[in-house]
Amino acid sequence: MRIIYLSTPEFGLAGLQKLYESRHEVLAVVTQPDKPSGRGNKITFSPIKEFALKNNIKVLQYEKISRDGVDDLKDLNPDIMITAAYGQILSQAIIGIPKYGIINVHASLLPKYRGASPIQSAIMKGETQTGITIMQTEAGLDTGDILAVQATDIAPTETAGELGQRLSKIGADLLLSTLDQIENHTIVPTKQQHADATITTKLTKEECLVNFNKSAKQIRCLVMATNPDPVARCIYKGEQVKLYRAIETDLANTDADPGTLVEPTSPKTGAFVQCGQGVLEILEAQFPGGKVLTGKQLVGGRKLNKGEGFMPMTFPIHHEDKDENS
RNA sequence: CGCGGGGUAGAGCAGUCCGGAAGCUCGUCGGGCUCAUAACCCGAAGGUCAUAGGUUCAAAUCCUGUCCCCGCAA
Repeated sequence: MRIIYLSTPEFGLAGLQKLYESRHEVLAVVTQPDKPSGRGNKITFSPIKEFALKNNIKVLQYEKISRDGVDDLKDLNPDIMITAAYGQILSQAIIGIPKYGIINVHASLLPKYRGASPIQSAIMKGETQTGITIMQTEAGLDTGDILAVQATDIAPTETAGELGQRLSKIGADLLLSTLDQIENHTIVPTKQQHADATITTKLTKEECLVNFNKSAKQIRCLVMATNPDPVARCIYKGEQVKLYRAIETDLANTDADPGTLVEPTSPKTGAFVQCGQGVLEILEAQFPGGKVLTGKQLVGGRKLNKGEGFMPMTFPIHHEDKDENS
């Protein structure tokens, strides 16, 4: 089939790659406009654009695709358009262009977790299962009929980044088989149970602030869900610490305040933090300017001490007030 | 030229402001103790202090250039 592929982040890359290597013809990719980003505010291309440039695929970028892209896309005369985390809402004018309409690769078991952050939100909520849904795009947000579903388990030790990579591959395979079915007209669309729908939005920095009054499991879910971006944060001795990986332990609660480092914290064992309920082991964390360190390296190198505490972080960062009891 | 931190033994850090014999927590290797260990004791190896140049009697430390890493903001 003649395909236009709309995607921006890493998540869509596996699908593009599969399509490119398949019998299908990728007429063009559409990706979000280049923006200055990162250190030095240099212009960076999306992973999708990088791949397209390397493989001589036509690249289209629109500030607003529904306003600026209609004519271009029509001229390309696609059989079908595919979206995978493109980042813009498509109008009916766009949806009507290809013969088979538009299908969307979404990283959740719809109708749950519609919207911008299906992967992160599923982990944050402590789900043990998620998956890929391929659906027919219609005007609403992830509301179209379901064409194919593939579920997968979420391990407690899996970050959003890792899960995203797995889902990306699952999505790519499911996409190819779905295209076959569409061509053969053997696809059977099913309506979504709209009553069960939940909507996710992009995670905000505020949501990433660790509140140690919560349970160890809740904090683990937050940490894993926000890795690699935007990353859970807290404060240790006035410095921001980013928590990349953590896991709840079966250690008994202590009477230490939530956030306090407790037994058996040491350079040989790692970092253990009392939470509102349960004890959390910090597996990976990072101080400003430094690399991501393991719990043991943190305790040994950064001299974290038992009895000292991680503080919940407030926004914006301010210097912690010392306790003046006098 | 968006703002800022950093590159010191295999790992993580201190030392840099106020130049003057290379240190800490681990790891590794060897020996001892223990039923056992996230335990403890003894000993050892391992560093051109990112790189090039400059100042100085003397530079990890001060000055200049280069390379690499990271945090913040968007």
